[in-house]
Amino acid sequence: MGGVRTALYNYLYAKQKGGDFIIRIEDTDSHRFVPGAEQYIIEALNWCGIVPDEGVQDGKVVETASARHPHAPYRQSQRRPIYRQYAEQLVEAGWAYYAFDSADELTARRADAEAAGQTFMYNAATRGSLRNSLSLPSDEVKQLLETTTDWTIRFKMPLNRVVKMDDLIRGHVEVNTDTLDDKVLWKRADELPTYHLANIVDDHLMEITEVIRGEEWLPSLPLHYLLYEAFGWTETMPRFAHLSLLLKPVGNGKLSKRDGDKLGFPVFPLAWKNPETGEVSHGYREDGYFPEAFVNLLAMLGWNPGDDREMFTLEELIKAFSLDKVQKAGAKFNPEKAKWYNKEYLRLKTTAELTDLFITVLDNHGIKVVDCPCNALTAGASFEGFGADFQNHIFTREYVEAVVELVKERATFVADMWDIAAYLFVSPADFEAFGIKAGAGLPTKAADPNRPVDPRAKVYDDTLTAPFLAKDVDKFWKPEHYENCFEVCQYISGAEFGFDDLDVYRGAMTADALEKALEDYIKMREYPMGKVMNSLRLALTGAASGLGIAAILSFIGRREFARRMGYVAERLGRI
RNA sequence: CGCGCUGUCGUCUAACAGGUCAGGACGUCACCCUUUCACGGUGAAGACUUACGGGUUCGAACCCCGUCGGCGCGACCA
Repeated sequence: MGGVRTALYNYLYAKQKGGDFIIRIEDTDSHRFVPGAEQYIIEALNWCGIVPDEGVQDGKVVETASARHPHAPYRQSQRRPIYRQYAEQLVEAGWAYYAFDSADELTARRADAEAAGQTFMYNAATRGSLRNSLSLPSDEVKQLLETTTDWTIRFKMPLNRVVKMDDLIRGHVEVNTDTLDDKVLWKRADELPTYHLANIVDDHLMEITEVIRGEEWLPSLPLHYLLYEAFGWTETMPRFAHLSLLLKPVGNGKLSKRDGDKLGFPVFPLAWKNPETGEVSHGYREDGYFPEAFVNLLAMLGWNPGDDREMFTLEELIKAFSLDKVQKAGAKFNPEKAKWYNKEYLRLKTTAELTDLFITVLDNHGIKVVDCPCNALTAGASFEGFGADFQNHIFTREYVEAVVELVKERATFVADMWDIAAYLFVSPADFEAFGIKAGAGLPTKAADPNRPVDPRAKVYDDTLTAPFLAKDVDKFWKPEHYENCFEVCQYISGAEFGFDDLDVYRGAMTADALEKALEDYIKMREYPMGKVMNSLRLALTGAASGLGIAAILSFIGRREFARRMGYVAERLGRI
């Protein structure tokens, strides 16, 4: 997340100023190579809509120069030959020197210093007592350079100089060089520069004008200033901006992968599988976040437009972004707000867009969706004109759209729509969710002493509940009961029917037994099964109760009820 | 420990180089709508008055000094 935010701010800044956003892979640590990481970065940025102008083409890091990518290659491991000459140049100019100390020697020195309660620093105070081209005779240096392969080139940090720097976010900063050490610039062992050298050389060569990076680089800024000076590039030195870090939601410290695992939110843009351990980390994309929401929430973490606006598209961010509105202090990440953003973006989507996304969710649940006219016959499925073949789990797109329309207001993620409306596609396996215990029949209504007694309630209970209480449903469900089933609608229209009862009947309606019974009933009456079931299911989803019931009734021909239902629908439509 | 950055509601933040009842959003709670769940609407609490203590000033969240806290860096990592 932190990395994406940094990239985003760079992108916004570049695009606003009409500049180019360049990708360069800084893979100068041969020990830390992670297969797939480079591709991951490109894919993640691409998902966010951050498309590099230079350095990446067709999703790959560019290796050979062209008009659009004049500074190729863009992978530092492929720019090896470039760096050594610059490092040598600094040695010749007296800004750097060769160091022959082994890793073990240095660790020992550090341990000694620590034991004495001090911190070891390779600088003006110590370099004379270490093995390097400043302390050793020149012929020995020459010999060591030729015969050994683990030497380095170190920067010769000047003595007692105050480096005056300017940061686009933090303003003026001053540091005395005596607090800094002689950083390694180039490693003979793998013929590669360290970040410091490679970064300055490449930023110069690639004509970088602004460096917007994480706060952890601020302590290195004096070194970078001095490097530009040593190379004589001060005139074209880029401007720097150091971003505050993203902090963990609870407690102190910066956001880490573990926090996400513990608190249940992703810290990666895309799911990431650690190639070494096989461990998989959640990603915003896989967890159902929209890229727009992710980008928006990231942008607002440490930046504000100066007014109350909170919703921004990438285009709007480019217009509104400004470095002087970037917060100096670290920002704690709030997962709740992240969800809120997703919900807002979900509600902005059209039903057609959401349907496309929902179809993939349905597919994971074994539901097939076909894009064909409602009354078409597909693979043996008979939609009977109404878009749903419950038996074979095949539905038309039109049917899915109707469901999406019903439930989208209630969802934060696309996958939520399945949790809300699964019973519009499959019979629930677990009726307990509806307050029905397996084999125990329908529960009786909880007695509420405050609720006025409806004289019709008994009839209604007897006709609807009784058959379920009996063990043999088929035996008790007689056509006359079906008549009463529709009487339920009448109760609703009279506002005597409790919504808490609805859940129970919602479950019942999707129960196989009742479906079968209704099927018989409908056949008997020569009504198309699909249409009635479709309407019934929609009818019982809550928000659309009135509408769905009206649809059933008008279909069946009870115009009088239908009219009353239209009224109810109008009222319910406001919910 | 050294150096640097930083400090406004629980969280993200606003407050034009000093004058505001310190504003908004998320979250929380209440009420309304709805006899479900959500959505929506209205409102409240929430900053022991801007980490704390001094100073400058008629007046300080804002300027100065100090203290304390948080974070980063102190690698032949980035």
